[in-house]
Amino acid sequence: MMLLFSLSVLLPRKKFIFHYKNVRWARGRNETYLCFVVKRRVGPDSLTFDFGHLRNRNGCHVEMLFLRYLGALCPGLYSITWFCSWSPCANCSIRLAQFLSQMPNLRLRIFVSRLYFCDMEDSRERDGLRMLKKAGVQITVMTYKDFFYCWQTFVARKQSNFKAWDELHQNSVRLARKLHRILQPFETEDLRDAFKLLGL
DNA sequence: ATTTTCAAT
Repeated sequence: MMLLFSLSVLLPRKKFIFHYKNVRWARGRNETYLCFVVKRRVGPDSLTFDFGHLRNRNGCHVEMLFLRYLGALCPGLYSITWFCSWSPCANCSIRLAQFLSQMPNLRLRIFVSRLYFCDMEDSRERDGLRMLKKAGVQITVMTYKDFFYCWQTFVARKQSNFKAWDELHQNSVRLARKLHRILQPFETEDLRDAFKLLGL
């Protein structure tokens, strides 16, 4: 299992750009990519233990594939950082939160390029993200420096430098604000209750 | 102005 991931080749440039582009209308992104770095705490310092990328397959969301990999790690303290083209769906968030509650030796940071089905106020995906935050996961929208880092680390770039697409920054800021609003402790239910109390 | 989404055909 471990070997499989270590052998994963670098992402082709076009693939990375297409799937990680943080455009508002992500037409045709019917796949999700997950680039990861796993660091292992050894004494006072942490060493890179593994890195690579994954894609959803056979109807299995990429987060669940990665969970299978994490379950096979040898005992120890790990910091995991992943960069996903979509944020997790509601079910994956639930499964992830459950998994992490049983694995206190794991620290997870999730960077996302785009937010998956988060437009509706009452979407289950929004609940899922809040659940992850509660479970101690740090969720962040990718910025230029994150795309740059991914390009350097996971892409077969052949000396080429990362070139930002139009509106990378604006899109990132917009999505970060949206995520921030989603992760606010106040849920719509609370607000509705508050309005009801006020007779509105 | 409107557009999409870990496909389904």
